Amino acid sequence: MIENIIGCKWSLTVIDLIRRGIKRPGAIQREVEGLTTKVLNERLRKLVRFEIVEKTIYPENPPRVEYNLTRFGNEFITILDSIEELERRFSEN
Amino acid sequence: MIENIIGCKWSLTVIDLIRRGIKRPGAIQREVEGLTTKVLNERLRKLVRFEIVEKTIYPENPPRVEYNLTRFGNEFITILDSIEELERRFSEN
DNA sequence: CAGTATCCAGACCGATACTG
DNA sequence: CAGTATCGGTCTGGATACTG
Repeated sequence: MIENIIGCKWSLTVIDLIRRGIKRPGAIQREVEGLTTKVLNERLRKLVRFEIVEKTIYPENPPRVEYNLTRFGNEFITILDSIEELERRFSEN
Repeated sequence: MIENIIGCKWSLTVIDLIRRGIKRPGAIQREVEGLTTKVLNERLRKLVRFEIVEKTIYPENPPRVEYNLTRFGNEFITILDSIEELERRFSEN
């Protein structure tokens, strides 16, 4: 099941951006070359469904939305860190 | 890049079986309902390429082949363990 | 037993256009 | 700004048949 998160394009990138404080869809999209709104929203919905991020809607005009890591999401990124660490070690051969 | 491992179907299952001592293609396939030889071999090739497992060929008749975790592979499964742990925690809600 | 080749359905993703 | 709908191309995986 977690492959459903890790396995699809952009997921990890999105999680990483949110963790770094880039929380609004527009901002995220501006950061990621090639990420369309459709795919971004698919990812965000999935991340919400898996309780990795949570969505907050501020009823303003224009609408403002923020995504934040949940507690579970914070545990999740420790795995991402391990993965990055491993990749580093792998590329060093 | 490691998403290429984690992200595709059956990869984690195969790694897990090898780690548990089920090292021969035939045996692996018998364990996994729905895994075809084509896909199994694709996975194994990928795992070898990423140096997670290594292949040993015993020049016998009938041919015998074994796949074993490399040192890197052993580090890799610590991540799998974390993932499983997380999934457990996730399903408990 | 180990491994490859081919064919095909479905998933995934990007482009585009559009709504609130 | 946030989000949905639709259409198509590409890539992945499953079924099957086959070779050494």
